[in-house]
Amino acid sequence: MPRPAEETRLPTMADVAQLAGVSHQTVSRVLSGHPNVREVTRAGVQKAIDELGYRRNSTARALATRRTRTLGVVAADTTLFGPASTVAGLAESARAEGYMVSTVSGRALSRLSLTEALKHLGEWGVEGAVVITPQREAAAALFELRHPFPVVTVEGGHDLEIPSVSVDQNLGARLVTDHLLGCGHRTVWHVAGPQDWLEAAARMAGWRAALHEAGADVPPPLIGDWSPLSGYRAGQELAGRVGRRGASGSDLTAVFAANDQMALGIMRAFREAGVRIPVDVAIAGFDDIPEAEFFAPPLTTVRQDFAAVGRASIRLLLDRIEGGDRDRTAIPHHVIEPQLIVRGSTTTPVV
Amino acid sequence: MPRPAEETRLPTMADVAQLAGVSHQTVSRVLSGHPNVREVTRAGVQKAIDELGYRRNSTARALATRRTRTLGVVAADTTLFGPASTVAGLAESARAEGYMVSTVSGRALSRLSLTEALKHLGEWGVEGAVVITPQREAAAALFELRHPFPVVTVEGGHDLEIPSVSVDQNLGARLVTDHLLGCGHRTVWHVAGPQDWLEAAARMAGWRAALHEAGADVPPPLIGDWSPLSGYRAGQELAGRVGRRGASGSDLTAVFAANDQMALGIMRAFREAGVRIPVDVAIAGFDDIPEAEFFAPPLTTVRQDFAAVGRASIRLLLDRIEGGDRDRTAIPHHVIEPQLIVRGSTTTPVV
DNA sequence: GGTGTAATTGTTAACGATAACAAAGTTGTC
DNA sequence: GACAACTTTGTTATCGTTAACAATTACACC
Repeated sequence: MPRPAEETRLPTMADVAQLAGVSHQTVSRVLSGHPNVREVTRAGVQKAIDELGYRRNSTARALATRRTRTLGVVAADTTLFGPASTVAGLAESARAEGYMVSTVSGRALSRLSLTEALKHLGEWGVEGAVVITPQREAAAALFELRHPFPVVTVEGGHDLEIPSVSVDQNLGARLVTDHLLGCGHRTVWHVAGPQDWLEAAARMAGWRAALHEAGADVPPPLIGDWSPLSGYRAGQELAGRVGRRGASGSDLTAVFAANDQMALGIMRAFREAGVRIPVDVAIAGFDDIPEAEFFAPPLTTVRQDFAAVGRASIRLLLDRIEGGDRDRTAIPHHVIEPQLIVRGSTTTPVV
Repeated sequence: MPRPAEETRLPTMADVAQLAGVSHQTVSRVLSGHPNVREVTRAGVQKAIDELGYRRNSTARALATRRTRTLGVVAADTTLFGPASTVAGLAESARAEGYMVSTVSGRALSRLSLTEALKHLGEWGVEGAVVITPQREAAAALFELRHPFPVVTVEGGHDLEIPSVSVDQNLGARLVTDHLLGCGHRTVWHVAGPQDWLEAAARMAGWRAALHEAGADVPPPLIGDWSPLSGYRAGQELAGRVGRRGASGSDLTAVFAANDQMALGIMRAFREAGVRIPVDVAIAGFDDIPEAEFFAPPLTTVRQDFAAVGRASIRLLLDRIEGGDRDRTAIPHHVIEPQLIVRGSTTTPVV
């Protein structure tokens, strides 16, 4: 019996007005909850609305109010857990505030594709956009680009004059490093992410700072590209050093990988090389992907509250859009604290 | 120097017309590539457009044409790899066709939330929607719901009268099961997904059929909920049967998990129980998440081409929206073939 | 009962584009 | 050179809503 797509034109406000015997403006007032409408009138209009199954046309509404109530989101690699979670948080918050969101995603965010994305959003009349710019270059490009709507950056750092929301990556790295040092390791090796990523740089900085503060040696960091494969390669290299005295005189007994996927790759390399985790080497990651708890062994990592990132971003953006006479001289930067999750990959199992 | 959000009103078509000394209609014609415009005129208009930095207002356009060029996507669990990949494919295809997409996602798709989501999309004036309805109930609800726009379902099965796109889950399960049987296993155990999911049911059916055709015993399937934890629990149960004769007389030497995450959980349980993979038991999963290649050992699994699913869905939807006088009596069902990926979890390593 | 104020409703004009039709201007043909 | 047919351009109406303002009605108070 269900027949979608009825061919008949949808009822308009004028239809409702006619049926209810009032002017269309009165219908509009009822719909927008205007206080000065008699209860009788309101009820009559409501009845007509229900009867016709009337729905406000948001396009006409947008044209008249000059408000599209649409926000844009620009992101890359949305199939990965981190970006996907952030985008989900963003979309949910926006919807709760009565906004529609349009997401533009692509492989990576070059200056060109960012320009392209913002142009696309502009053409669709978004009132503002959240741009996830984890790469330094993307953040810089965003700052230089002109756009006719306010923008908030996520993971774009707080040294630019753009409102931003980010997780304290530096702190996360310190938590991990301190945890490992606290377990008795003399130092901690690091497999970093690509250094043009702000998150990767911040994690490395946090790791380095924690080692310095503890007076520990700082082994040369290895650089990966976030993928399990790059972690695997780094792991093969590291495996060769296990049990031997390094040139710098430091043992390799603990590794901090800049994300969980690389940690997984490292674990595979170690496994193949006969290096036991955590007996020979302790390993920690970053992100707390859902699988991390079930790695072999379960992975110590850092959890980021992506939903909170989403909420904060939308809040900041709406402040810019809706907050009229607010003081705009201060550029807000919202920082969210991550949380250390300790699991078996860094703690000796009780046998 | 970059100052976003200029307060001056954006230029309108009338502004361009005035500057170029033509009527706004001529500007419209130039913009939409109408053939009957003199080259001189077109150039003049173009110059005025560039000079003012004019951009067509899509809201006004939508009101006049009654076409919003917006598509909706309804999905659940968009932080998981599968849904995230599908949504990404969807969005990319839609954008390539000049449509904007608005995604509505939530935890799970109950009948109520589906109604809610479609209502939301309807209010925003989408011209059509792709609904990912992996649960039987959701698919059925979608079929019964009334909506003023065409809808395509993804993973919603092809037995309803809704255009659909789905991966051949049954075939995927057969490929895995046949592969395991081909490796010499007398039978294959199955840890299934929740049976109200069509994909879970189809995978189980494929597994069962492959066993039947090979004349193998069909051990009682265990039911999980897709999570690594549920796989872990099932794995603990299965681990107890390894090496012993089951009641049905069949050995437990091979397990097919309905997704990679549960396979991961099973692997952890086996590891803890001292069951070696693949020496004692072979394990295979489904989905080919990016991490699967780096599990311990690398996981044999089935890869689904989510990008293809996205492309096919958008194509089907646009056929419904744009294809005017086409024959609408046939409900199209597009099926995409999955691909078996063999890795170390099912093949004895060459030592 | 007149008057001022507030509450309620209606009328008309935007919003910024496209659609439909009308009016010029060109070209070709005999 | 007249007429038809086709190009090219302009005018006006329209999409469905909200904004601004006008008009009416109700009520309180002197």
